[in-house]
Formats: sequence, C-alpha cells, structure tokens
Amino acid sequence: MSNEKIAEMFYDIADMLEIEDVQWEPRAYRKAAMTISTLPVDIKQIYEQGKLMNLEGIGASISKSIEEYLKTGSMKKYTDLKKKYPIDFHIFRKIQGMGPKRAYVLYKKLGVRDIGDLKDALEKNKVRSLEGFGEKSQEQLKHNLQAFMKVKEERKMLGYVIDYFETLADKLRKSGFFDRVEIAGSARRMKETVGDLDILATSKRPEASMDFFTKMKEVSGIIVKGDTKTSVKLDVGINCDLRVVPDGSFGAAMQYFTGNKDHNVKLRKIAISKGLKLNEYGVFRGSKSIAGATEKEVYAVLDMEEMEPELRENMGEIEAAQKNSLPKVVGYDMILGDLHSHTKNSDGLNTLEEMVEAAAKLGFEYLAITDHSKGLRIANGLDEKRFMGLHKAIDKINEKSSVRVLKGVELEILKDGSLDLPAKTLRSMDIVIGALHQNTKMPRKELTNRVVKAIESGLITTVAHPTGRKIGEREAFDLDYQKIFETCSKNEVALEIDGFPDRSDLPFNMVKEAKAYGLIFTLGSDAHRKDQLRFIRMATAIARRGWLEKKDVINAMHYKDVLKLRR
DNA sequence: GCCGTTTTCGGCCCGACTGTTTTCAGTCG
Repeated sequence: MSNEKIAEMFYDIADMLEIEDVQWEPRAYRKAAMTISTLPVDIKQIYEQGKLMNLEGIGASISKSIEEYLKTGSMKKYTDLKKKYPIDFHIFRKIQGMGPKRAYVLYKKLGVRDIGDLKDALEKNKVRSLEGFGEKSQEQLKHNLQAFMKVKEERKMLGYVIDYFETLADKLRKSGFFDRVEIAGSARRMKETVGDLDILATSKRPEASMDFFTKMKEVSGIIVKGDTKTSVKLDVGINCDLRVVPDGSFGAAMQYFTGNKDHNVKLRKIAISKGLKLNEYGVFRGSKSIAGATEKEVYAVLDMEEMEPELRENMGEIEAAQKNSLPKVVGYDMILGDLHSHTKNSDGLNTLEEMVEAAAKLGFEYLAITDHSKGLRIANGLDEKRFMGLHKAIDKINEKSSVRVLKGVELEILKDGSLDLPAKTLRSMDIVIGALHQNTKMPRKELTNRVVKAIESGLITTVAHPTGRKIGEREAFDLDYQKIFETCSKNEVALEIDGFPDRSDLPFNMVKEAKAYGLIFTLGSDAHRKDQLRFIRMATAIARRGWLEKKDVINAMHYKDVLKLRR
C-alpha cells in the first residue's frame, strides 16, 4: 500500500511549506496526510474509482499530486522542495521539541540533516549558541533525542494495562481526597494502544490530593507537580497526567480530554459557526458560560446527541449525532460468550476444564474452544482423531457445566486455499474459524484467492483475525480486503474481531468499512490462558469503535441462537 | 490548498507552556 508513503510525503511538504512561511497550505497538506494515513483501504483503489476528491481535505491540487505519484513513483512538488530542504523531517517529527522551523535553523547553521547529525551537534554543544536556542533548549533536545532512541515502542497495548489503570483510578476514588475521578483520553476511547493515562478529578483540597497522588506506590517519578496538573511516571513505564478541574467544568474537561484531536477540532468549528466558543472549561457565548458541567450539555448546546467515547474519532460520528442517527453500539454487558479460545490440547496453557471454569467465573453463557488444526505444527494442532476425543470431553462437560461449551477449530487455510481438515469433521463443529498463519507473503492476488476459495468452500463460518497484523511487530497481510468482504457477504461468512491486544484484528476502521458490506462479526478473546479470557472486552471495544450494534455481533446472541444460525 | 444553507472569495480551532524574548515564536496536545 502506498498510503503511508504518500501521507509521509504530504507531512514533509507541510513541514517544508511551514519553513517558507506559507500560510494555510501546511494545514491543508497535514489534513490530507491524516486522511490518507487512516484510510482503511489502499488509496490506489480509490484513485482507480476516481473518488480521490471525495476524501476529506483532498481537492484538485492534492489529488493531482497523488495521481502523479501513483503513475510515476515521484511527486514534483515534493522533490522540488526536498532539494531545498534535504532534511529527515520524518524522524524529526517524532522528536519532541523538533518542529520544522527549528529543524531548518539546525540545518542551515549546522548542516543537520538527520538524526546522526543532530546527535553530533548536541554532543558538541553547538546548538545552545544559535539564535532562538539556549542552554535549556539544547538540554531539552538532548533529553528528548535520548528518549526517542530509547523508546522502541512508546505506546502500551491497552488490553494489558486497562485493569491496572482502573485499579489506580479506584485507589484515587477511595482515598477521600477527591470528589470525582474519571479516566479520560485514549484509554476512555478504548483505543488499542495508549501513550499515556489521563485522569480527571475534582477536589476540595487540590494540594493535599496531588500529594497523595505523587506518593502512590505505582508512581516511579514526578515530572511536574501543580495544583491543577500533575504528571508522573508510572512503574509500568508510561506517564500519567492527573488534572484537577472545577466542578462546573468537569463535563467540558471530560469532553476535551477524551478527544480525539480531530473530533475536538470539528466540535470547536461547529461552536464558532453558532457564535459560541468551546474550550476545556465550557461552552461560552461571549464571556458567559452556557454549558460545561456535563458532557451531555456540552454536546446539547452544539445541537447534537452525546456519543459513546469509543466513537469520538472524527469518523462521521459528529455528523451522525447532528442528524440523530448515531448507532446504538453493542454494550459490554450484551456480550454473552466468547467464540475463540485455546486449550492445552493445542498451544494453550490451561486444560479444557480450567478454561470452562474461568469462563463461568466471568459469567459467560458459552465458550467456544477453537484449538488449532494439525497444519499448524508449532502449535501442536489437532487432527480429526484428536478433535473427536476433544469433542467427547466437551460433551461430558456440557452435561454438568453452567457454561455451554461450543465445539470449534481455528482452521489452517492451506497454501492452495484448501482446508486442513475433512469436510465431515468441520460439519460436526459449531464454529469453524478459517485462518492464515503460514506462507502469508504471497502476491496479493494469490493470497486473496486463497482466502476467497476458503470462504467459498461453504465449510468455514468465520475468518480469523483477517489482517494478521501484530501491533509493532508485523504488518497486515497484503490482501484485497474489499474482495474478501464481498465474498464473505455473498457466502454468509462472518468476520472475526480478535481481542488479543497484540492483534486487535480487524482494526476498528476496517470494522466500520466491513459493516457497510452487511457483514456480521464474531468476537474472540483468542485466549491461550484462562486469565486471557478477559480480552473479550477488548474485542467488544473494537466492535463499538467500529460502530457495530447488537444485531451485528453473534456473541450478543444466546447460544441456542448461535447454533441455529450455524445450521 | 481546501471548502461552502451565512461565503466560489475569504476564511481556516484553541489554549498552554517554554524559553527566549522585551512582546513573542515555536511547539504541543
């Protein structure tokens, strides 16, 4: 996919135009870059459909540049600018305190082009004497550069830290120093990864409450400490901001700090169009506050419904809220079971009995055991015989267990698109999750046909973790996803949302895309240990972020209906 | 450069922080 490449070029152009003090254009290019980098499909497809100009922030000029790049592999505007500014903006953008203007000064005065040059200049203390810089700026850049080099993966996967976050917030609540304590930020939006933890609170004793906070055992270092904002390092390796806000602004602050940024920007524009001003303290007409105590009233004075935090990504939710057409997204409490889990029989850690017991503790109505099939050797996949044995054990458990155990398999889709187990075995199962694990580097067309063939076999019920991505580790498969979605739709095959934090697959923006094809979804924790069954919550979060409603999610059905659907 | 039931021209989100400034530029979220 060229999306990321093109987006980076536009970000570069924006930086370079900013150096030239061009007004407004940088903003336009950044907006276009943002749109492109979050596209759920290959931009080439959109170009081929002639729909580039339908994208937000992409007009005549930028669409021409995209076309030029797709056809020739280069972009004149970019190349020309880059000749003047041969600077590694791409990397510098990731270093705090290195904006385009500073990068240019460093290039012009010291010849700094890339991260190595920067390191060199800083070590030789050449930066502090430059105009506009000083001792402190130099030290700060040194520090930020080090932080950048050290941090391989600065974001944490939310699934691994969400319980910790909630425990921390609970401790604050129970301390007696605060009146209200709520988690905001990307954790509240249930984003797959989080860079830090934002907590909002109200307190009658801000000073004492901040003292309490900084002395908690989870706090490993203090970054800044004040009455209204304190930032600390947590022992799990990320930062936490605690803000104490006035009671009457709590709703406005929750809105503001839940984000995301684009969502907030759009809201503020709408406020302006109504002659109002929106900030983290409230909604104002002139200097008079007309809303701010609750989020609901903030949205209400902007003439829209309040939407679930998971939706606030500027993916159309604002327009929907204005038209009263927000989806009624599936609730966490509507999920009755888990449709993807493993036992010791393949590559899980716990026995069938232990998994079922853990599912009962979590209040599941049902649990699908979907151990790997034989083709996945490293996972000790099961053949027909071993599955028969497993099914006998499941039948036995179902006689007495409160949790209904469904018989399933995470089935290898083989290299030629054929399936790893005979039809007879597959037909005896309640759920058959077709999956790609091996030989996935095929050309796009071949790989797509392989999956299509599996879907058209009539033997699989669901496509497992469809993109195969692993966050920070492995890219998504090179597949024609539109074709996959179409084929699933035609053949009544569901897509899986795998809630295992590293996977988080399908990604939420593609869930929304896939829903438009009329598809239904299964949610799975992909648990390989009993304590990982809790990841079903993360799968639900992705479903919500992808605008899925109760009717779109098979796990919201009772098991009898799931089995009926299977038949 | 994009965009439009207040505009096809003239707007474009907002506040805070920091360090470097003698009133502001750059950066960030």
